[in-house]
Amino acid sequence: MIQNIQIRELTPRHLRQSCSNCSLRELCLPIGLNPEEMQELDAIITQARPIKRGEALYRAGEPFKSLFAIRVGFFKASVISEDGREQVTGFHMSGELMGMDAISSDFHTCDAIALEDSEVCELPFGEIEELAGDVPLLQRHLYKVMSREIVRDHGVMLLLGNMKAEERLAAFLLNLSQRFAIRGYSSTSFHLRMTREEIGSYLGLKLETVSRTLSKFQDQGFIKVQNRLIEIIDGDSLKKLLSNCQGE
Amino acid sequence: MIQNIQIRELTPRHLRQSCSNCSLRELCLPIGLNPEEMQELDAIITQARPIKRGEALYRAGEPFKSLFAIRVGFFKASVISEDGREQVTGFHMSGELMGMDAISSDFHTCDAIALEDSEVCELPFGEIEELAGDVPLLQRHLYKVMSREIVRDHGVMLLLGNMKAEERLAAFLLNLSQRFAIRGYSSTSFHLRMTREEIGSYLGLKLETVSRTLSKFQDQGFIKVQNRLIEIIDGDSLKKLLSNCQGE
DNA sequence: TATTTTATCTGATCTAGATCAATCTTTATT
DNA sequence: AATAAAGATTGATCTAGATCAGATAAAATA
Repeated sequence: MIQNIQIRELTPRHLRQSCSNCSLRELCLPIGLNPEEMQELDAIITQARPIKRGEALYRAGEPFKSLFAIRVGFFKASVISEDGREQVTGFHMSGELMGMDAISSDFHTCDAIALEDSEVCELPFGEIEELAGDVPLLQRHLYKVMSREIVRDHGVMLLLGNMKAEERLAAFLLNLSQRFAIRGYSSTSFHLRMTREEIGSYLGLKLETVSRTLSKFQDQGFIKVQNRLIEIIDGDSLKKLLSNCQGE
Repeated sequence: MIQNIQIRELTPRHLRQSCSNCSLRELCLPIGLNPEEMQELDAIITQARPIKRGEALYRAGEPFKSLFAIRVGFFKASVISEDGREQVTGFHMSGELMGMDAISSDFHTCDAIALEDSEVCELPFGEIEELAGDVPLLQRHLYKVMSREIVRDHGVMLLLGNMKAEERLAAFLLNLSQRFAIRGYSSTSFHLRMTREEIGSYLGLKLETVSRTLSKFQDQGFIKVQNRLIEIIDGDSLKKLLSNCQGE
């Protein structure tokens, strides 16, 4: 299903809910490591770092040192073209890993901006890499996470290249809904952390089109919009919009 | 520069031109391994496999076993949505690695179709992964290659989300040009392996728009088009089109 | 070589979404 | 609380690119 393409899977909650301190274990790399390996991992990870809303976790051009696991919060990632146009490449929430684009060149290639007060764990890549050499499960997990990012990106390409405004918005809302659900939040009522303009940038639309389309969905009884609060009234109709997007 | 965003770097030619048989060494992973490591790598890689034009190297849904290094030839990668719409996610040429999207789920998520008679080396991922655990340089290289794919995808998102038809075509032509140049082919005269429709799918345009825009470039004296043969007459003007794409 | 089939080009028209513009609402700041 | 700034909505208009349609041209096949 189209709306699944960009979804990141997470480990079931029961596997990570018991941990209270920041660690890879409970977040992005919750794999079957033995206690000893776990300890090595924990030793690498620095204490959770708070990022205030509006602050940058990193910016394009900065030297790459670490990946970041989002402990709590919400980020946007975006590339800025030389002429100043912003393309939001993704929205990221708790349990997700950011910064993988920087591995290739040792410099960050996008900005990561907190859209709400957040906390991240810093994972020094050199050390993670070294440990991964000794811990096959960790190594494999890193490959999987990167691969998942590639798959997600392909889903966005499909969206940008083939879908029309309503389909894009429907896919976007359903994707957010699912990701909130996975994290134990309501899938039918949630707060958008980003502006209409940022949604538009992500979806390849202008903010006016985003606004109009949300209003239209509301008029059709699919959702209820109160500024940034979204209530999904009729998710099936949204899903139908997606499967209806016949190209033939 | 926008047109560089999707470019894959390759190792300088002198590092790989001496090898005649198919190997990672000369292709996608030309890193400073010692002779012993080299041998282990070679042992893993199966003999070059020919893929005829039009044939699939793999298809979405097939179980994942190996990555593929393109030895010679040209491929398109595409995802097909349930309703049958194709989105070309990339064109790949010699020296590039395909199939990384499949690591995340152990199934291929896109089709890889040869656009000319090609040859690939199969890299059984399980074995590569195992060797990577013992050979840090190989491990690091795999991370880098995957990261580069993510960066490339972000470039395509920028193109699809922000650029207009002329800019997209200019970026596309310049990107091909550079990639041919890196491989020792002419950067100013090359044969398109794909149809106008496939170009359109990649760039988020209809084939008619691709055709019209190529004609327009020809009228402006930027390029010469003879069916699939492209001659770049005035590359600077194409580049200017890209830097001119002011969004403010 | 003749004959399909497939790909490309070009023109005419249409439309989804952009752009321009004004108002309204929420949030931040004093 | 008052004011300023930022974000969101809604309407009117415009346009880049889609769609429809027909004409060529190239490539595949008989």
